[in-house]
Amino acid sequence: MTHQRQVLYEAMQKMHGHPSPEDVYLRVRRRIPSISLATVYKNIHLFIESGILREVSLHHGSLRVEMNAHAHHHLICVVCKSITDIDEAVLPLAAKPKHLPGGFRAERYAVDVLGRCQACQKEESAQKAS
Amino acid sequence: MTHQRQVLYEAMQKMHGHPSPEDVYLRVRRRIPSISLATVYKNIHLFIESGILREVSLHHGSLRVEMNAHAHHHLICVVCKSITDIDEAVLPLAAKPKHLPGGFRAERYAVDVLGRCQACQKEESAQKAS
DNA sequence: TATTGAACGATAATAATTATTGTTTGTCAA
DNA sequence: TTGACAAACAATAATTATTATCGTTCAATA
Ligand SMILES: [Mn+2]
Ligand SMILES: [Mn+2]
Ligand SMILES: [Zn+2]
Ligand SMILES: [Zn+2]
Repeated sequence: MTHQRQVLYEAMQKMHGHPSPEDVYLRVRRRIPSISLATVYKNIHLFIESGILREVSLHHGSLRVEMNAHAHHHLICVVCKSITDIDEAVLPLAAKPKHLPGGFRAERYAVDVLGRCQACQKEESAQKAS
Repeated sequence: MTHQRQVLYEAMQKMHGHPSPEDVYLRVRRRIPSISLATVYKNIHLFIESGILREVSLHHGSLRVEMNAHAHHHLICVVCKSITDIDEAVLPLAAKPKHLPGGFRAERYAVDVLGRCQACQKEESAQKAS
């Protein structure tokens, strides 16, 4: 736990919502003006990997187009980032209100199941054995 | 409907899963070797805006860190891309199975409600009136 | 047939992120 | 104490994904 890491953590604890690395950088520079953006990225990743923080959505690097027209949800592997379709009937929502708090009007409900695909589970148990 | 747009559309109809613009580019080059990647991007956006296709995830822009430790879901405005937290209790899932088809092991369930925030609804109704 | 505007291809520019490199700093053992 | 060592750092180059610019093509139409 270095000084930069400590100050980064404390600064982030005071932030709300869903800040970007740039947001965090701008804020922590008030405490450590010499800090590098690369250090911010490295430590955010470290916090995420260690489970202290989580990212809002697993972004797959590039835009992905949905080619499955049926109503479905997604199984997303947090290790290999693979995206698998799963029928909507398997994961029913208790309700799908059209009107939500704050005047938000719902048009579509998407469920992401985050976890580990079979291949990555096997990979990990094989590594643990060695 | 230009030739490139037509061929792009037909090529994409034959694709499955969640292709990236690069995937689409590589495939459509077999039909039109001179096509530009920029044309692929422009037409994919056109298809998405017109509602013919949809993108898998709206927030693939930059990494966002989740600072709300409570169990909650998200309201995502498709117009301004704002992300608002909503308590998990408001959107209960009928079940959260740990084991899913294909040997996938679920660790967390995230519900994204896609729609329009109040501000963007007002913006749009004001535009329609003018 | 001449005009013209949308779309195109090439490519420059931008934004987000990651990799590289040389330097600093704390830890530990001679 | 001092010197070796490794982790982390700042600076910055490089990479990746995407968008903007610009000169050109081409089909519809005046
Ligand atoms: Mn899908
Ligand atoms: Mn949130
Ligand atoms: Zn996996
Ligand atoms: Zn909005």
